[in-house]
Amino acid sequence: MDQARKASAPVTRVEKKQATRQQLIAATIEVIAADGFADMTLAKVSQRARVSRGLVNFHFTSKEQLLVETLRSLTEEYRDAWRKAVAKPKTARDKLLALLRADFSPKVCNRKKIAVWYAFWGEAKSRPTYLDVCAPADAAFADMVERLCGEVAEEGGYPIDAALAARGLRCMTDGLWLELHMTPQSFRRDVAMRTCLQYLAAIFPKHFLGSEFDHLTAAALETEAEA
Amino acid sequence: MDQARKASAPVTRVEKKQATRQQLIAATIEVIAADGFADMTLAKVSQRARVSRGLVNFHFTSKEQLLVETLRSLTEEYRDAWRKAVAKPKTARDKLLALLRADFSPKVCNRKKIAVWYAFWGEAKSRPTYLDVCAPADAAFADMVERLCGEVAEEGGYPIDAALAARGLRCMTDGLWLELHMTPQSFRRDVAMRTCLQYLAAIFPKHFLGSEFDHLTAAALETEAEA
Amino acid sequence: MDQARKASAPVTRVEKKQATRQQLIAATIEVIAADGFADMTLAKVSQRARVSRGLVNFHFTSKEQLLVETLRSLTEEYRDAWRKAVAKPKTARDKLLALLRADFSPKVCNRKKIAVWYAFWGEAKSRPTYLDVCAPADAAFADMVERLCGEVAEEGGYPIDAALAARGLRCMTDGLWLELHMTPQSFRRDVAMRTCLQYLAAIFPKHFLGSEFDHLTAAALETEAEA
Amino acid sequence: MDQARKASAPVTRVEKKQATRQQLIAATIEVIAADGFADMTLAKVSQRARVSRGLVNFHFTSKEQLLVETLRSLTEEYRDAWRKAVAKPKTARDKLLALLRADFSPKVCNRKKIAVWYAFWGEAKSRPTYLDVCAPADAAFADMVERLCGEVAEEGGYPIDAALAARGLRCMTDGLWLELHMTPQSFRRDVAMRTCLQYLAAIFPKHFLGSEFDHLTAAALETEAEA
DNA sequence: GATGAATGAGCCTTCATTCAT
DNA sequence: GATGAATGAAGGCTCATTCAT
Repeated sequence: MDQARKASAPVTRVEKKQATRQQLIAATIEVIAADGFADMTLAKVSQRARVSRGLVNFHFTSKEQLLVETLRSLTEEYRDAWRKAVAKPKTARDKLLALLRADFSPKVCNRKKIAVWYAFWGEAKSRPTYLDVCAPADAAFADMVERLCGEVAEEGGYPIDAALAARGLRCMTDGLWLELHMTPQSFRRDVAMRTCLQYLAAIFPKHFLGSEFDHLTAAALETEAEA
Repeated sequence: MDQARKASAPVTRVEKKQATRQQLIAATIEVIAADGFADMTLAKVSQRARVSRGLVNFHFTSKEQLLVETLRSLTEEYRDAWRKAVAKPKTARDKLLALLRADFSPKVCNRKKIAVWYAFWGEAKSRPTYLDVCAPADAAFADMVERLCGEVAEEGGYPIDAALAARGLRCMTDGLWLELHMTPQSFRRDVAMRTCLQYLAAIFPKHFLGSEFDHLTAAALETEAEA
Repeated sequence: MDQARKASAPVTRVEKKQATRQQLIAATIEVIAADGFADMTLAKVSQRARVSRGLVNFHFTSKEQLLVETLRSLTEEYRDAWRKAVAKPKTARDKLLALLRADFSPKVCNRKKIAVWYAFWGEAKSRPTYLDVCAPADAAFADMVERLCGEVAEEGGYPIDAALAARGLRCMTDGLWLELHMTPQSFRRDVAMRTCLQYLAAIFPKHFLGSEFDHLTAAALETEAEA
Repeated sequence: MDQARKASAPVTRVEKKQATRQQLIAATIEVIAADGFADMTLAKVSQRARVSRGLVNFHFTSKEQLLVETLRSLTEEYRDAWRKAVAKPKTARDKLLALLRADFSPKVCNRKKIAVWYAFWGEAKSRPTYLDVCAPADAAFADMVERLCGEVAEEGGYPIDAALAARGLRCMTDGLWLELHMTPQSFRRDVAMRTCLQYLAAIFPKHFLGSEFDHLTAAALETEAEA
């Protein structure tokens, strides 16, 4: 019973405090997605989180800190998603496919979150702290992609620079996210997947040729999570 | 004499006005690149442009309008660059190469300008006006890339979806820009080019295989324009 | 046993309550001395007193009330000090000397307490309540000084306005406190004493001439109480 | 005519700007005198100066800076007053008298200004900047008093420590100011003067005995300047 | 046409106070 | 009796915009 209680709603004070923090971070994401980085105010955040104004400073000390924590939360969610995705499959090929599927899954790849990612990236140059937060995770992701590409390249004996191939893949997915951000009406999850698969099929034909539709079944099972 | 005058310094009132406008737009770009979109203020812009505070409102009516004009200027510069690049070569293959070279040329692809592009993209979702400004140019660019890919595909009889190939290429370049933005220390113009060429070589082998180094001579001729 | 208990640590609820009150008042004095009146916050006070935030309001109802009680505590301490000092000696002359000695004794005349006195005096005009708290004690002190000066004047047959002499003495000590407050590096307890004694020697030569060093032995016995 | 204009009201922009600054400093003094240091807000200052809220930050950058400038203004006014007073008389005795007269003249010694002085002194310990502003002027004043006392002592061959005598005089005037601050109803300019003269007459009898009423004529000519 | 002092709305932040636990 | 999360009012400050000079 205790466990059931814990699973449902916070009871202890510590849990409640943590819940409020999460609530504020979620509200921050929504406000940035809706109004943009420059127009995000603590008043809007606290209003959307249904708490008083001063509470943000109580929990996060400053607006800047709230933003850092929000970015950290986003970063961790993304990292957890691809780590989890990559854990299940056995082969490098399947791991790559799972990685792509995770990258375009509605949980991380939806208009709201992509908008927030681009909002942070837009401010990244002038705020080194933001880079410090996501750089390690980005590097880990790049490593993973490169390693998997390397394994596939070795398996198939492809005469290719794995690092270059990996970089191409990563940049392609980032660019596809930008497309979702800028022209959402022309974005389709399956098209994004096929764009990447077409690239993989071209460089790793023995592994990925004909796999353009592998993902469809899995993707169909996922539900759209956008607000 | 008129030409000499024009070339040296603006004398006419209209010319002076235009010069001040350009000065302000340039200052805006620099401020956004240095301080970020959220921290860009008219005070900083006017100070950097060495003009009085009230002049910005005089020329652009409002801050928002200045930003729109800045984005328009950026968009036009980019459009002019790729149009000019694509005009010279004869074949679709060479046009594609020229397009890529233009995309990574120091004039449009340098830290400052990329920072401004991402700053605008970061705010794009919440400010439809920005989209209105750059959407047509983006669409024209996408059309061009797709047409060129289509021509190459037809020439070579490649069994490939030209739209998909074009989308992949565009997204890859966007992603490479993001890499320059986020991890400039690991960005190299030639590597960016090779990343794209590797992709083209994979999907259009007869046209691009072995062309990985075509660009080097041309690129070497260009000088770095970053501040 | 009761006495032993009282001497060691508070056990009764009433005692505990009183102890906490004193703790909070002491913390208030320290915070005002360290950060100034304007920057004194209940958060700092409760933190320094090692109690929870809400406890201050519980004990003193409001911040204003805590300040009033602090001033009252300070006032009573000062009044007790000079009353005690004046009780021992027999003659008016010796009482005056004892009064001065008490005034410059480390217990009441140290940087921290002087800082708090001046902090309260700085706010006195705009907060009549503060005046209400210390005015009676100040008046009693002035009365005492005047009475003693009067006695000395009568004894010596000095042709002097005792009220004026007393006022001069009181003001001189206040001014010496200000010197400790503003230029502590140039303040010395013995110099302060000698400054006053020089004044007394000038107006009451028969009583105080040559007494400039009377205080030294006594003063040497006292230990510095500053933190 | 130009001169007349300048004397009456500001015309040029620079003059107007300076006038606004002075207006704000004057308003600051009034607010501190009325509400105390802790309750002084920029809103009250701007309201009393009949200007908009943001103007204070425009002219003084920050509240702290406004306070520093106010203290500086007060300090300079006081210094100018005693310098001017000390300039006219020929003898050291008359200079000392003039100094005292200046110290208690309504222009510098009135409830409002004294309240502000004590407000600053109350915060002095915790804000070293305040000390930096007035320390040099205070030292100069102390020097002057000591020099004059020294001259008088030498002239009269008084067997006295001039530094001690000067310190006593300075502290006495400071204490008399405190009396005006705390118990204004019992303060009278002439009594303050007589208190000091009595001290001087006691230590420098040949110079000051009988001079207790020298000041009355002059003082009577001055008008009360309090608001 | 250009300047910059002045305006005022809106933001982040602090902090005394309350109250459920 | 004690805790500390939560509240909300108020303050300092920034900044786009206006307008007299």
